[in-house]
Amino acid sequence: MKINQFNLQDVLDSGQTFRYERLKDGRYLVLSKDQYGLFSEQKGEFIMETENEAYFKHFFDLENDYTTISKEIIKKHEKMKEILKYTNGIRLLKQDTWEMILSFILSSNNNIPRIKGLVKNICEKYGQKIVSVDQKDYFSFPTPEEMKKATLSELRSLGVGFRDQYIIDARDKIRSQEISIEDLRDMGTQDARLELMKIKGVGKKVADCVLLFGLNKTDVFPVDVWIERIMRDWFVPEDLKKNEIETYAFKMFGEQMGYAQQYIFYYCITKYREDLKNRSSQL
DNA sequence: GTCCAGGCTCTTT
DNA sequence: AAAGAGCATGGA
Repeated sequence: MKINQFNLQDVLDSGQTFRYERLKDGRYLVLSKDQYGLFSEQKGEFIMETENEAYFKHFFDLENDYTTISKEIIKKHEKMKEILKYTNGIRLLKQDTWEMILSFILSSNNNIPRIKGLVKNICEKYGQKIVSVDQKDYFSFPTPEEMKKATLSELRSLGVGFRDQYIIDARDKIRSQEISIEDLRDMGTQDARLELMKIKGVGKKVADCVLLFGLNKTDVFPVDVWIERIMRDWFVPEDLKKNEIETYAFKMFGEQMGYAQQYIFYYCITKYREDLKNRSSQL
């Protein structure tokens, strides 16, 4: 199918999803929850090979019109024109709430390649085998129920470090229905945020990522180290307090600030990755 | 060896 | 309310 403003590799590399792999033939294996598919782009066509096309249409947010969204965002600030040149093809992925809670607990004080590795370890340990590609097995993201026997030391052995207790707490609060994922969907952004922050290891930033990528709430603006730096450099007064950046962003971008944030974030890490490549090629 | 990563918690002013 | 130390782990 033909899709405007969509770039598979950019979306996948944009730091909101962690379970994908580029295969030798150039296709991408993407897993979400207990679903999977093979995806590729050829001559501007997006090719989906999956038993659950509806799921991944939703996952990739294909029904949404990004030409309008990006056009509106570009109007809000001069710098966004430059940023969109590099990030035009990304989207806000609509992912599983529980998977986002755990993935972003793992994200704290961590980097993207390592988050991917940890998520994979957890899936291999507690998930179900759902497909085999190129002689390699791939697993579902485990439900809280499937993780009921997980222990602190077991999680440690998977490399999660100090986040072990956070994972246990998240599992327990979901499993006991102390926090109901179904209820989160119906709540307003702020209520859902406070609810998520009851989980140990979930502060504002992690909660906002769950809201954005796992609950389809776009009126959030997660501020991590990358966003904080570029915001001070380009968008806000340099001495603005960190917790004021979101307010400032809301004044700039309004309810769409979640999209803007993701564009800005991907621009940052794209530039960073280019720097690394240039540096290594100079040796 | 040092610094850093899609931060958070706990303690101290 | 605000600021700082400490935190597991692995890559640069």
